[in-house]
This record gives sequence, structure tokens and C-alpha cells, in this order.
Amino acid sequence: MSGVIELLDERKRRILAAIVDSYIVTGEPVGSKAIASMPDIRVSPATIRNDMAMLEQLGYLEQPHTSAGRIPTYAGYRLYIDELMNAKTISDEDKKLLDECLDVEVPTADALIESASKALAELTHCATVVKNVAPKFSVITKVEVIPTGRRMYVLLMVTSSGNIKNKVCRLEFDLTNEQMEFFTKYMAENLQGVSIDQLDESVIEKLVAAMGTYMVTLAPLLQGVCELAEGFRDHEIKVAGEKNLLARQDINTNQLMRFFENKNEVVKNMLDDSFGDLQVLFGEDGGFVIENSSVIVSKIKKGGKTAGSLGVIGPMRLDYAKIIPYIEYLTDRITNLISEDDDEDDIF
Amino acid sequence: MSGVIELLDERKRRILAAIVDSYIVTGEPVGSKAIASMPDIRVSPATIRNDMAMLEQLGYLEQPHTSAGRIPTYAGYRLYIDELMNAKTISDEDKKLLDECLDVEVPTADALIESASKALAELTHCATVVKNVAPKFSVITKVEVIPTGRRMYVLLMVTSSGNIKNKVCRLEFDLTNEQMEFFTKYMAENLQGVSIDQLDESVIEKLVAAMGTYMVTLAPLLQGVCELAEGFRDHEIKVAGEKNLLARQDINTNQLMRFFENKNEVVKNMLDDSFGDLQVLFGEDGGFVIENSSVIVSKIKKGGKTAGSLGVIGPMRLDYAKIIPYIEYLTDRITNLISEDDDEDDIF
DNA sequence: AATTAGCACTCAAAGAAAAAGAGTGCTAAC
DNA sequence: GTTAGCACTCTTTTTCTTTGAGTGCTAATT
Repeated sequence: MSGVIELLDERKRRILAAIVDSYIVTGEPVGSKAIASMPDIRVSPATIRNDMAMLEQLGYLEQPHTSAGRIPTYAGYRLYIDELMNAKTISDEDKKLLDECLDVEVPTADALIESASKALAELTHCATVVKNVAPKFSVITKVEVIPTGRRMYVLLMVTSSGNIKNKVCRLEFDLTNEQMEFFTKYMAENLQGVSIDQLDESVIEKLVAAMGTYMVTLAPLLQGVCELAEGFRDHEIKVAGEKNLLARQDINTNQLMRFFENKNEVVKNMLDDSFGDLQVLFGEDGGFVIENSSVIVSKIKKGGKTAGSLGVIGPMRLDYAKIIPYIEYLTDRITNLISEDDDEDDIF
Repeated sequence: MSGVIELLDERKRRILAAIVDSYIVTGEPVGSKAIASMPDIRVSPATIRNDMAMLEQLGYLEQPHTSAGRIPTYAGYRLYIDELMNAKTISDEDKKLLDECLDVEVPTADALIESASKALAELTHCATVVKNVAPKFSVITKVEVIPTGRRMYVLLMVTSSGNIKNKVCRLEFDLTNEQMEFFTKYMAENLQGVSIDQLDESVIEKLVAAMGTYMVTLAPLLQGVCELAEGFRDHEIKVAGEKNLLARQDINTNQLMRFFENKNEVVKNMLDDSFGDLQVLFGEDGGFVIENSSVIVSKIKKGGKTAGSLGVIGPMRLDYAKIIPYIEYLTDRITNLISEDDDEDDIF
């Protein structure tokens, strides 16, 4: 083992780590002198220069121009995040802050996750993104129609995860009591227990076809039901703290906007099950599209399965050592909370 | 009349109008030569310079520096908007576009107004703001409670304007059928027909006090009802097209953000009934807070009373001559639509 | 009396040149 | 293997100059 020529010996690793650390804080290219002045590095600038040249050859560093210091490449960040940085511990205050956000008696798992998202955005001064757990686990528990005016009806859909959505429908005719009763019963019989994920056009079409004489009058309501289910699925991904990033001029506002607009598409890619529990994405990873920025996503589990996720979107120069533990702490807590509740209360 | 010395003769007014027109398009200070080359101005640059000096003395123009052209002051904009500009007519395409947005079969008046808001944001490349009509005119038509899980209940509130909101409540105990029936009946008796605007803490307190033995168990639900009504009031003001302004660098992102965050406070000030049907605000008007930008707001009426409003938030250099007719057209159409519907259908 | 040509003047913006400075790579000594 | 020393590179900053748009004033013109 010791016979092998180590291209990346301990000192080089320390130097790389120091460069990334410094660059994350200052945003300026880091020179050999600055590194040499650090307490735990006991070699001269010349030696560091040699190592830096080596690190550049290996693809971990680059020079904006000849007379500048070095900045990390994507590969450099990757190595730093995977192996070099030493995670900071969460301060007691911050821990308390995080706990407080979660201790709130929120009624649903999704609300819990969203409150965590907001807290995280606040704490990190970044944008955060959550993928809610509901669509994956919840089934329809109730579909109701409530008359609210002439030819106006409110469709109501309640899911097992305590989420609820409604939609106002304007019909061509008023419904008779009998029609309404039939609808409610028909829904209860055919949709109760059906997963939100499964309820699409094709299911609705079948239901409409099987409705017999009620078909003409009630079809618009069924269309509404379909749209409600879609609504549940669409609202799966939520962003918080966008404004924290809009102010920064190292991030392209247009790219950021496009990211938010297509968040459903993009974020889904980021949550591929093949990845580990926590991943950091940047550069070209998974069709990632915002220059100079990165995303840290962590999975929320329920009963061993991936349920949702929580992530931070920020500049490339992110304090990973601090923020990654935050996210891990939060997702762990959430995972525990929604699992506990599962046994005790069955509300999530 | 003709004996009076006219400080602001016709030519000076034309020159001021030309300067504002040009500045709105180019954003550059306007010089005497540029004005002189315009077709309907038939005097020499020297004459225009004299007039410009006069206009500056009167407070309508200012010079960024000695060797620059002139730009309008707030007073200059004001005069331009009130008296000088000649409103452009809406192109047939745009009229069609606007009509299409409104012809959509939206279920509620608020949805109608919001769709208009979005269309306007698109068309003007600005942000838009709407104050919905619902809270002012709608009364509660229905309050329901629906059990959705152990100790979990969904509160539902429907208003006469077809709006609906819900809220998940987590109670300490499960409700008996009898308790739920009482609640529904109690709500129907005491809240049906009550205006959203009136339903506040004090009303709820009275209701709780009069509830007798049900007080302890049902009080949390009543609290929820109160919060629902608040929700209706809070969602009164909506912004669209924020991103159109975020990209511009002549508008301070922070100020804009603060404006959006406090929109409820700020926008209310803008809609004081003492103003006319349409007003343009900028500078220090009504505690206005975004530098270099202005707001055009127009009232939406119903039955002769101010019901809501629609506005455009954009840079100071806004094409007022084009946008003001847009807004007038839209608010007129909306005013008509919600009034017609009032007679015919009673759904708004 | 109003308008205009002419001209000196001002000042921001753009460009050019010079100086400063941070950092490197290499060589030779330790 | 490490380090001091030094020439070299290239950006950044500063300073100075030039350019040009636009003005205000004065005197001539209509």
C-alpha cells in the first residue's frame, strides 16, 4: 500500500481543502501565500505552488488567468464534498431553531415538510425545494359535491394524508338531489382508496362510460375530479426563499427563473432512486441548468421507502460543511416524525 | 384670457410632451437638437433650449449634469400624464387578446379579475396587482366540518361569490356525531349571510360564549372558522408577473421585494376612495416606496360602488399612453361583466 | 419682440498609457 | 523533498487625454 505512488497525498488533500474552504468564503482565487499562512500548513509557498500545479494537472483546480490564484473545478468541489471537507456540527441555537420549526403542531406531513423548507431557506439564505410525500402515499378518502349557487358546485377531494383541495364547477344545468346522491355514492364506491398517483384521464373515462344514464350530466364533474387529482400531483414540488437567490449577481436570474418554472420536470430528475440519501448536484449533473449554483437534496423516508425530499438551491460557493448537516438533521427528524406518527396516529 | 401671460404656452407644452415621449422610449436625456428634428416642431434648437430652460425653472425638467439633455421630473411626468400625452388606441389584435382572456368561462369574479391581471402582465411586460372583489361583497353561505382521519377534521367555508377555502384542524378529541351536527347547525344559524368583512375575533368570541356545553370541544373549530375568514381577507391582493420587473436593473430588487411582501398594506393605501377611477402613482405618492417606478391603478365597480381594482407596476418610464387605455378597457369590461352577471345569474 | 446662428464652455464618457500588485513557474541552493 | 529568489505574466487601478454631446449666452436676423 505504501509502495504505491500517491498522486494525491495527505498534504495535497489538505491544500485542496484549504483552497476550497477559502474560495467558498471569499469568492476570490486563492494564492499560495494565503494557504501557507494557515496554521496547520507548515510548508513554504513554493512547495504549495508545486502541489497546486499538480492539483491543476489532476483537474481539481484551475486558474482564471496566469497571475491569479486557483479556484476549484467541478471535480475539485466534488472531491471536497465527498472526501475532504469536515462537516461542522450544528450549533445549539440552530438546532433549537430547527426543532422549533418542526415542533409546530402542523396538521399534515406536507405542512411539516414545508415549514422545514421555509426554516431552512431562512437559515441558509438560499432557496429551498421540497417534494411532498402526499401524492406517493395518499389515497382518496372522500369526494363530495356541494351546491353553492345557481349551477355552481364545489367539488371537494380529501386524501388520506389529510390534504384537501377544491374546485368550483359551473355546470350547464342544476343537478337534482338524486343526481347528487348518485354522484357521491358512485365516487365513494369507485374512488375511495384509489391512489392519487393512479387517478388519471383513463380511469375517469372508464368511470364515465360506466355511469349509464347519468353520463351526460355528471361527466363535467368527473372531469373536475380528474383535475383535482392532477392538482395534488402538480403541487408536489414547492420552492421557498426564491428571493434569497434573486438578489445575488453571481447567479443568472433568467436561468434561475427557468429553473423555477420547470421545477416539476427538473426536480424529478434530481430525485432518481439510484442516488444515495443525500446528494449534491452541480455542473452538468442530471441536466442541471443553473450556472454557478448547486443543489443539495436529501431524501425523506417513510417505512423504508423514499417518500419525499428536501433540498437547498444555492450558489456553487455554498458552505457545504455547514449546510449538509442541517439538511441531514432536518430530513432525519422529519423521517422520524412521520414514521412515529404512522404507528401512533395514522394521520400522515 | 389671451391677455394673461402664459407661462406654459402651447409650444412649451408640445416640447415637454416630446421630451417625455422620447425619454420613455430611450431612457436617455433628451437634447434640444433631437426635439428640433421632430416633424411637428418647427423652431430651431436655440429656441427649444430657451423653452427647456423655462420648463426647468418651472420644475418640469431637470438636467442630470450640465452637458446632458433634460429628463422629466415627477412634476413633468404628472403634467404629461394628466394633460399632455395623447392616449393611443388599442390595436385590434390587443383588444382581441384582452377579450379572449376575459371570455374564458371562469367560475368566479375573482378568477376573472386574476385572469385579466395575468393577461395584462403578459401584455405590458410589467407586474400587475389586483384587489379582488370578493371580500367586500361576499357573505358566508356554508360552513361544514368533514372528518378525515383520527382527530382530524377539515373545515370548509363557502362564500356567496363562489369562493371556497378549507383548513385542516387537528383536535384533541374525536367528535361525536351529535357534536358535529350541532356545529353544522350552529354555524348555519349564526354565520350564514354574515359578511366576510365582518367576521372577526369578537364575533367568534360571542359565538363561543353562547355555545353552552359544546364550548370546550368546539371552540377550536370556531377558531378555525375565524382563520378561514381571515384567509379570505388576506388573499384579497394578488400580484402577477413579478419576474418581468426582477430582470430590470433600473428597479431596485430589494425595494421591489419589500413592496411585494407588504403588498397588502401598501396597496390598500393606493386604493383610497378619495381618488378618481384611475390614478397613476409614483415618487412619494401615498407612501409609495419603489424608486424609478410607478403604479397605474384603476377601480373596478359593482353596483356603483368600488369593488376591487387592477393595476400595473412598472418602471417610471412606462408607456402610459398605451397602457392606460389597456387598463381602462379591462376594468370597464370587468365592471360590465360582473354587473351583468349580477342581474342574470347572481353568482358573482 | 421673438427667433436663430454662432461660439465658448462644461462635463461625462471613452480611450490610452502607465503604474501597481498579486501570483506564478523555474532554477538553484539547502 | 523543500525552499529562497527572481524574472515574468497578466489583471487591476490610476492617471491623463481626447472626444463629443449639449448647454447658455450674445449678437444678428426676421
